[in-house]
Amino acid sequence: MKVSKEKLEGNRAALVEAGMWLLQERGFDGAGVAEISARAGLTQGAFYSQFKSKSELAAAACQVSHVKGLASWQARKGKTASDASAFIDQYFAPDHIENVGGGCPMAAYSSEVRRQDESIKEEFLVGFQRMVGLMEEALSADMPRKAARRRALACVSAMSGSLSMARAVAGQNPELAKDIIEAAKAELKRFAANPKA
Amino acid sequence: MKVSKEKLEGNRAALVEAGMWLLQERGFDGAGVAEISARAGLTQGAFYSQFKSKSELAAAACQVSHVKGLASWQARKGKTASDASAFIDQYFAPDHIENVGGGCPMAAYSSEVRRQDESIKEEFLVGFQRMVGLMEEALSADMPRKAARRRALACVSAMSGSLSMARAVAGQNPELAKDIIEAAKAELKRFAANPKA
DNA sequence: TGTACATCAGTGAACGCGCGTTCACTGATGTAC
DNA sequence: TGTACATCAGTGAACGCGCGTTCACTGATGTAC
Repeated sequence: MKVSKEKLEGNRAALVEAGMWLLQERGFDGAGVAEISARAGLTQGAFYSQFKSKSELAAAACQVSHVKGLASWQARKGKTASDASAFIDQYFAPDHIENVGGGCPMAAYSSEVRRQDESIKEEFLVGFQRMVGLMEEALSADMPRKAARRRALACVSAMSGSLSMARAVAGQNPELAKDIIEAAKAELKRFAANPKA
Repeated sequence: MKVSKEKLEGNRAALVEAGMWLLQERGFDGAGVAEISARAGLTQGAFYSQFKSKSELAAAACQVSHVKGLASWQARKGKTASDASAFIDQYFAPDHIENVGGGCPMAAYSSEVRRQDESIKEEFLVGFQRMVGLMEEALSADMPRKAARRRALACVSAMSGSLSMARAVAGQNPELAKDIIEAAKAELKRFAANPKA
């Protein structure tokens, strides 16, 4: 049956939220339309009255995930000094290894996004560039623009990659996963803070 | 029909080789048993007389991929000085962005291996640890053992992560992909060579 | 304000498709005599 | 060495299953009068 406009938007948001969580947790192929819809309290039919396809939802979910992740950093930036070290600390928050569904989409999708629809890759790219931009901004206090950009590209890739790798080995060797995160955090902070390096 | 023992082993190797390439290129879910078998010049039935399941092949393929990748470095090590900088250069070879099927399994599987069978995760882990070991060895000339291990963990994760990220954006923005690789290569080499950093 | 009705978000069953896996069968291999 | 036959790698069709997507239908919404 038809529902009110507010309910409609609420349902859409619930689908995007459920999709974000399940797709990041189980992968693009691992989470189905039925499961995503059920998690949002709806049926598959409702899903397709909101989105043309699963890919369309995935693109929306990828965007929302990026926005959510960066919003928490932007909020902090207003209050205190926004240095690269704080950015790195926030990224390597203690629960970020386990919290795949609610965490960084770059780390969740790193090896799979290549094979997805254009719209999904586009959202992924935009999110990556925003994050690089923020890191570049944080680094530009200590070095020239060009050096800051290069270092930002390397740092953001390294952050996402370290998190992916930690998660990849966490099932077999949780201690190693922690070591990876600690190593990446310490080494990246040291490197980011050192303009001469 | 029954085939000779040499043919049997050749067929098995062909299946592993085809599986390695297709699974890395298309993902664990994206490459099917039929396609892998066909690439090896066989049928699905032959596949299952060689492997108990698709996962068993995937584990074998992951192992072979790691061994192949590290063998080329081990070969070089015998001849010239094996420093971290050369290791990084070799990893970021010009064709490594495009050559997903024949490239590093860590970068190919980074975000998907979490969800695979134990045997696959085990092979992935062993390969990662071998690569960290080689990097640690290369770095240990310039710094204490503990520092070398920490830096090796961070560097190997960063290398794999940068390659993943470059591939992730290559479809939308090939120039950015190159920038990521160049940034990672330059920054990691600088960092690896600097014990004071 | 009250009423009649067109709209359309949501339901839930059904569809086709491709997947991993199974299985009855084939025929070259390689062993036992 | 030659022959009879048990073995078993490989064939290719079939199986069940879960997926993304479609569709006829429902009934609350919100508009037109």
